[in-house]
Amino acid sequence: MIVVTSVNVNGIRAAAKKGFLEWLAATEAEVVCLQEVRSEPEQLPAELRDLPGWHAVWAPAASKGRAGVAVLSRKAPERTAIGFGSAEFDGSGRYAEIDLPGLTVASLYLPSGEVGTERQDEKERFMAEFLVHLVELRARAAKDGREVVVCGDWNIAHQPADLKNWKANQKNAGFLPEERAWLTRVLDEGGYVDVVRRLHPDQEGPYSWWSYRGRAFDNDSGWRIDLIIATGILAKKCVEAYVERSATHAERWSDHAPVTAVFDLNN
Amino acid sequence: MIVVTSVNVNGIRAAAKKGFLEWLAATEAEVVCLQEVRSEPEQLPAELRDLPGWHAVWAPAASKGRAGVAVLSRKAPERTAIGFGSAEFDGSGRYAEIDLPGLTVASLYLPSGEVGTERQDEKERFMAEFLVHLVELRARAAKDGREVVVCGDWNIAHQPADLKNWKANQKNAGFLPEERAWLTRVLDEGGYVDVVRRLHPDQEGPYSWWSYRGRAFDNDSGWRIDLIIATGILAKKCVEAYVERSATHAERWSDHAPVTAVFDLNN
DNA sequence: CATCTAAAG
DNA sequence: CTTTTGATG
Repeated sequence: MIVVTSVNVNGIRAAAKKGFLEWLAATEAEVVCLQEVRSEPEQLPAELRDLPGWHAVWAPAASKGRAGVAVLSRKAPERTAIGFGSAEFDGSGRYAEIDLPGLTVASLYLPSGEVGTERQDEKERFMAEFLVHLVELRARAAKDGREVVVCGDWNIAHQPADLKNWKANQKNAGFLPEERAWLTRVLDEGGYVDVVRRLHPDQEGPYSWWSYRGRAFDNDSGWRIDLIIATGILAKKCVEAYVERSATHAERWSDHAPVTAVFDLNN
Repeated sequence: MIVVTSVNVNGIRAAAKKGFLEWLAATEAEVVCLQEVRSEPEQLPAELRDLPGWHAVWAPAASKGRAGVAVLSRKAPERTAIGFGSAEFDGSGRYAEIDLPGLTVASLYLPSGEVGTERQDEKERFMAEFLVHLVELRARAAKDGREVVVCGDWNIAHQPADLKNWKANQKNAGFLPEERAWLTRVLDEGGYVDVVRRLHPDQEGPYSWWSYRGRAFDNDSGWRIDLIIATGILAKKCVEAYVERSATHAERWSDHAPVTAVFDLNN
């Protein structure tokens, strides 16, 4: 049994003051992938820099206070890597991966984009390069007899069921036709399975992000943009997959909720 | 009897959330001069934009979030003015004045400066221009048979008794020999009296600003840089002059405390 | 609406 | 240490 969780913390220093550490202490996950850490490791307070019981790989962004991902694991990784071999993006705090025995786990923070701006071009460049990486990653893993799980904030909702107000968002970054088509290619050409959707094929959501504006959280007017995808054999072993909306309910320590997949390796 | 108060609020929107409005409701001042308002009038929440019982003249800075002075008066002014006729500084949110019957009251926020930087040059240019204004202001007032009081954050401590640690600060902005000499000229050539010092000639302080850093406030390690100066006849009518350290003690809503002068016009 | 940053104080 | 901003989300 291996439990993997992904959560965009929207600033780990702010999140730690509001309940992230209590959530982490209570989780049963074996691996936790973080996005939007928004801190250099050196800027972290002691209780975050040295998380008792966890090994951490931090991938901060070159520009301070931006992006930043991490992978926390209870066991020491066999290998860690920052970036995916991209000249443009390896220093941008958007990708890190670790190898555990027979398994690669990656944390991804895809650029959020904004239609009509350079930020959308950047998102599309990232998408193009990253799809190549996903294909290669699976091929290498297959050769080595390992499985792969890629967790993160993809900043794209795949299907109408993945956001509350899909009709109004067809021209907005995060639900553009070309972004949705790209996610389809990630699954089909990449050979990965969206494990939450696989186990909950007919459900609206479950959403994992709600804007801080207005009453989005209270109305559950959210988006399912935090995805855990896994290679086929591993995906079939996924026995549970859910969004922990309640984790950020009592005191909201992020605008995203943790997404968790439970794999039964004896399955 | 007329009571005039000067206080640097260090951001009126933040101060209002922490007790400034309660202080204002309780004050017996007839005129309140504010510095470091740090807000355009349009950005002010309703309870600040329309202060019941007060007339206000707001002089915001051209660059948002910087400087900004105001003069609040219980009676409608006969005349209001922003700036002192300076091409460089009239738009910088550092000076406003109002006329009440027989009396001009001004709110000043002198640049703080920083040795070895352009900000110190700016402070010195301001000082040069402003001294001319003070001399002219008194001359005009004398001709019209009116008195003058100029309140504000001068960002200069005049004498060793005006700051806790004067020896260590002789090379720092705010206690440079040339700044101190300029304040002497303001009083001597300008023909004004520092009313707090006049009534408390032998006291250390009373300080009106304490850095937020360290334990400056608790140790009363402060500076007396918020001065009320008045023309001679009026200054002689000043029967009380004090710093309201306690106003920012319970919940500290600024790093400065209000300075008040009470004038007995029948004196 | 919230997290960061930078400059300013 | 605190308040602003401006960028980002």
